[in-house]
Amino acid sequence: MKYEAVTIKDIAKALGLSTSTVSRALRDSYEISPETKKIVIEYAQQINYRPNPSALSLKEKRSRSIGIIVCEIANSFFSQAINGIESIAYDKGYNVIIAQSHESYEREILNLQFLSSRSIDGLLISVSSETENLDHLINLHKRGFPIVFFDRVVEDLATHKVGVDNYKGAYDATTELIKNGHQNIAMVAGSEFLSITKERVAGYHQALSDHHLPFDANQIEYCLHGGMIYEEVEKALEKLLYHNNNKPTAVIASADKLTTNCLRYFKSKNLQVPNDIAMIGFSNLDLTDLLSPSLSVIRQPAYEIGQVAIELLIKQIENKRPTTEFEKIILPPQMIIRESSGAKKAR
Amino acid sequence: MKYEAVTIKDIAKALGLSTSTVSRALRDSYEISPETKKIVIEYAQQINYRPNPSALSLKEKRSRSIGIIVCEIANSFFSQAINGIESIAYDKGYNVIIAQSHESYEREILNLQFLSSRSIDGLLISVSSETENLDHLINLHKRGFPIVFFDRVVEDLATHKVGVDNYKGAYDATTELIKNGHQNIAMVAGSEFLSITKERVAGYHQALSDHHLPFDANQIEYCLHGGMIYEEVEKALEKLLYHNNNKPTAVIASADKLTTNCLRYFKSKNLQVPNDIAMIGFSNLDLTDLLSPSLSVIRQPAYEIGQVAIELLIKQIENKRPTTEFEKIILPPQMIIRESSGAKKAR
DNA sequence: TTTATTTATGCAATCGTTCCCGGTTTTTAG
DNA sequence: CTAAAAACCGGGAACGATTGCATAAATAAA
Repeated sequence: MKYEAVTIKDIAKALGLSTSTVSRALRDSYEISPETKKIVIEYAQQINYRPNPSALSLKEKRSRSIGIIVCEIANSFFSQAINGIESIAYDKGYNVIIAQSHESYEREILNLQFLSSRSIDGLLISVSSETENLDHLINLHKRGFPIVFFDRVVEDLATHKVGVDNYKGAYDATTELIKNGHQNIAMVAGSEFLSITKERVAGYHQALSDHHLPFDANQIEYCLHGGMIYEEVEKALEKLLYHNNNKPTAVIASADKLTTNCLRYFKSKNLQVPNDIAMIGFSNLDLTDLLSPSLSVIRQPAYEIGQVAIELLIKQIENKRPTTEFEKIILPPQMIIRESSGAKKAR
Repeated sequence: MKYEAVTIKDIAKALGLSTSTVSRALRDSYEISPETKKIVIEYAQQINYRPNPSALSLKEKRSRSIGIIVCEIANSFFSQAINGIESIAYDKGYNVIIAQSHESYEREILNLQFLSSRSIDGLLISVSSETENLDHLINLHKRGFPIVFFDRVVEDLATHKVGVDNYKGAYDATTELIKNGHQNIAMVAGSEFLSITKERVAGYHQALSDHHLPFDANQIEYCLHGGMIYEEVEKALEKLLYHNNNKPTAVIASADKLTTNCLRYFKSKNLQVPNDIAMIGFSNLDLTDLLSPSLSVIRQPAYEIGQVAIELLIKQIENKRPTTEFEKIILPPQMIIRESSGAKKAR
């Protein structure tokens, strides 16, 4: 059970030196003679010495670990983003501690407490879809704690933000459906609290308007849990398709889980895509090409978003002076047209 | 930038007490009077005191964090397993540090070094598909470091192991295909190094034999990277379908990524499932029902596997005496029959 | 030869927390 | 009324590593 690690003292004792000498030798200090260094370094290697990170953290007041809070790691977008984060973090000697909010505001706060009590050096967060009140984040931020938002950014906090051009994604999707002859396009949107939802709705709105189509608020249904719960999506689609004066012929699903649950609903109702109902969804799943019909999607550069976000965070953490200028980086989404959007010549 | 946390000293100074008294009051020691306790606890709450985990780790020689190494978190099985791990770990006050091997032996070793240098209290690992040599794990294990294997367990190490009945999963899948009239069933298997591959092959083998069908080694193709690389799967299927005396009419894919890449290949070759080729795959994707044809799968209880594994690990960590008796827990897989396996009456 | 300078090393404080060991005061027992 | 026992609290060492300061030895300059 006891797993005794070797310490700098052990080396010192074994070599008849003081701990300070050993420490300095290992850090390659100019104060130590080359011979001593060589002896120390070789011995340390031999017995596989690793500095105790807790001791270092205590001394340096930094833990070289950062926290990530996302709603679900079992979500393609987030698992890809985390991949991006990890790729950079590990290179720079940071480890990541991941927590999931499961789209719950309460759990987000719990996670935040847990992480901040674990002495992390910074936080990467994509807020839960229930998150409206930001006090928990504002508190940390005010005390100078480095926070970077990614994907689901919040506007009223001056920090680094990394996301995708949601407006353009929705605009492109809507335009594509219009080009394919659809006049009544509905949107199954995520939580109203999220800025990404607002932006996507705005892009959808603008595309309609640019093509002289009327905007009907009844054509939008918001899902507070972002599609996590099937029944929520079911209810939204029921309302759009069967309790609506002008029944849509196409649907835009504005998030990963919404997209799959829309498909699930259509399948259960025996609705043929794209003939009965066309659709484009925001999705980062890597098997949307295997669905039949294959799914037209708006894909986000998740991996890159993660990379950019962690780079900004580490930059801020390692900055000597407090950061005053914050960046907001918007990456372009990618539209992949396949069969579900009902283009004339389907591949 | 500087994020100054409040310490026990601050409380002591503010209240005119010694640090020992404050510490004891917070830990509810019998040596402290109820009044003093009340004052200290209330003040601590008020200024939101949290013990410094690095200091605690240093003192207690434990960090209350555990490491997880998996090949990919963007794999449904593993993200679900991690969910299960997290659910228990956070409850018990542990945090998890996740690392990905991306099916590379080299990266697995790197991750292990990284994690073990971060003073984790224990390790949960599902080895990479390239891992044949186990020295890196044996070394840790010999020094009494708690390790629990899940899913991809290795036999020659006496530790706790949690997995699924792979033999039964493959046996059931093969039997189902045989019952549907298939006589030539091929298997696209994962890495030969992995015990789970061996077990799945054995189950397949036994099912054939129990139904008096010949076993042909040419009907099995191994994929070292476990389906991570499409070309590998493509090559395997080419060989099975076009360079084979008896062309199979059905295929069993023995891992998540293999399953999706098989489908991708069939689609590219315009092969109809299940008419041209039937299939059952091991998969934990939650949208296999949406594929057309809907996919028959062997599903593993990933969440439960994660939960059981972390419970065993924490038990071992918190055990006063060295653990000598190790458990091997095998959970049952679930077979979900849908259209792709070509049952007579498809739903 | 003496003094100044460089070189190489050790001592001890520090980070935040716990806990052993004392020490005082109050209470209880005899 | 004294002795013993609680009850309550503080001092200080320890955990592992870093680092400013002191110090010793060796070298260089005068």
